[in-house]
Amino acid sequence: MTEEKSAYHHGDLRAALLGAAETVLADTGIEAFSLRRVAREVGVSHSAPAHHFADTQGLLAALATEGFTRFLNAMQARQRAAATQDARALLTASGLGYLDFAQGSPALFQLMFGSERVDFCDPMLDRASTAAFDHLAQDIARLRGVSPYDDPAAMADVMAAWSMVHGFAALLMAGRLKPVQAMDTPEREAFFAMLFARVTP
Amino acid sequence: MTEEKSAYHHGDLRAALLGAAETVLADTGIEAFSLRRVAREVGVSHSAPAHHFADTQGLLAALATEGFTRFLNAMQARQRAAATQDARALLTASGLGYLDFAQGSPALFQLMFGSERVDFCDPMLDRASTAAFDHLAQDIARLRGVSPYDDPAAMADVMAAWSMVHGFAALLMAGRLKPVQAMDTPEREAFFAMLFARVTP
DNA sequence: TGTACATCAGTGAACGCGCGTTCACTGATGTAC
DNA sequence: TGTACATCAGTGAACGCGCGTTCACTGATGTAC
Repeated sequence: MTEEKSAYHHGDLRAALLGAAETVLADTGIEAFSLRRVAREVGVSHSAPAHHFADTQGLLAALATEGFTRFLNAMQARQRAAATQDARALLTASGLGYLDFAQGSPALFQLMFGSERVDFCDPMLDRASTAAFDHLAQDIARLRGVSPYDDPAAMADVMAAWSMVHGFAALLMAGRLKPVQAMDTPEREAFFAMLFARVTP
Repeated sequence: MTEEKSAYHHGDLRAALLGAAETVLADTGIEAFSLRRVAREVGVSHSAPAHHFADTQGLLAALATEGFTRFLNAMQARQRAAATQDARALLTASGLGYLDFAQGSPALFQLMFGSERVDFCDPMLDRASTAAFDHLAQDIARLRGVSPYDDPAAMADVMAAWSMVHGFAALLMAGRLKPVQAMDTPEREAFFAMLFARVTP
């Protein structure tokens, strides 16, 4: 802990910018997102970010990359908490983790899945988002006893499960699933688990 | 057809602005969307739109409203084309219409479901989006023989179906369902119908 | 039928704003000797 | 251990741009008489 940093050199501006970017995203929406805004949030001159990110796209790609990592973590955390080896229960846990992330970081979720501003050609981002997809594929592999990459029916299961949880999360975030919004957390989770289970009979 | 309009008065600027707004949205994305840009597209001074829309939000709300109407039309058109009374086939047709719309008007779809810039408090917009939701609810009512507004299980069916088709459409549009994108149209539709049927057993 | 007047629809100049980008700079840090 | 120098990280002024908003205007249309 070298708290006593010089005032001039920030120390870890890159991380600070990423953190502030998330705050700005959450507070003002992606429409108002700008490099200058993020620099102001950190309390640094507006040209400082250039040393860490080429432009707004670069920052957003890095933020989305971090988002996918945390997204994957959210699914894994639920699975750990479930403390089970049951393939079905593990798949459900992933779905609940998916929702945890969407509800916990709605701005990031929107960025990762709904924004035209992020460049998915970025290799880091591609890797992170693929890893998240692979996690769901593994859940299905465990359930079906065959890898989705080898078996079209299992791949169909992956896409069905993904579509369901993603649609549920997206509509919930968009405020278009009013009956669900009225539920408390345990009820909502049970409700989702019921719907989610239908999809992989 | 009074083609010989005066050069000064446009004739139907409101409609022209809505049309141009869709073009701008499709061409440059919602990030670059501005009232000035739309006015330029129409070939009119940048202050002209003020006579028809209070601001960008107003234009976007009107555009999203039109979007929901066309969205509903797309579902109904598929049902008409199916030429059947079978409740299950009609539900599937709605799902395919949902996809038709998303694929045919991706920018509008994104605006309607993914943008923070549209104000869902607008009463016209609320009415149009509710009508689209009600359409799906009616499909389920036909299938279950009971209105989802009276029966929680039927309402669960509505939300399951909606989540599935929306997630599928959204992921497809975001380019994240690569195996599906590789399919030709009939194959893709059969694939979707198969997934969609799982959700309302 | 003609005229006067009100209203409506669109114009274009002006404003202030935040943005991204550039650039010469300066302060801090690391390294060679 | 000290000094000189290169490199890195952040500054702040300047630029041109497109934006939304305002405002006095003008051209076209509709209506009253």
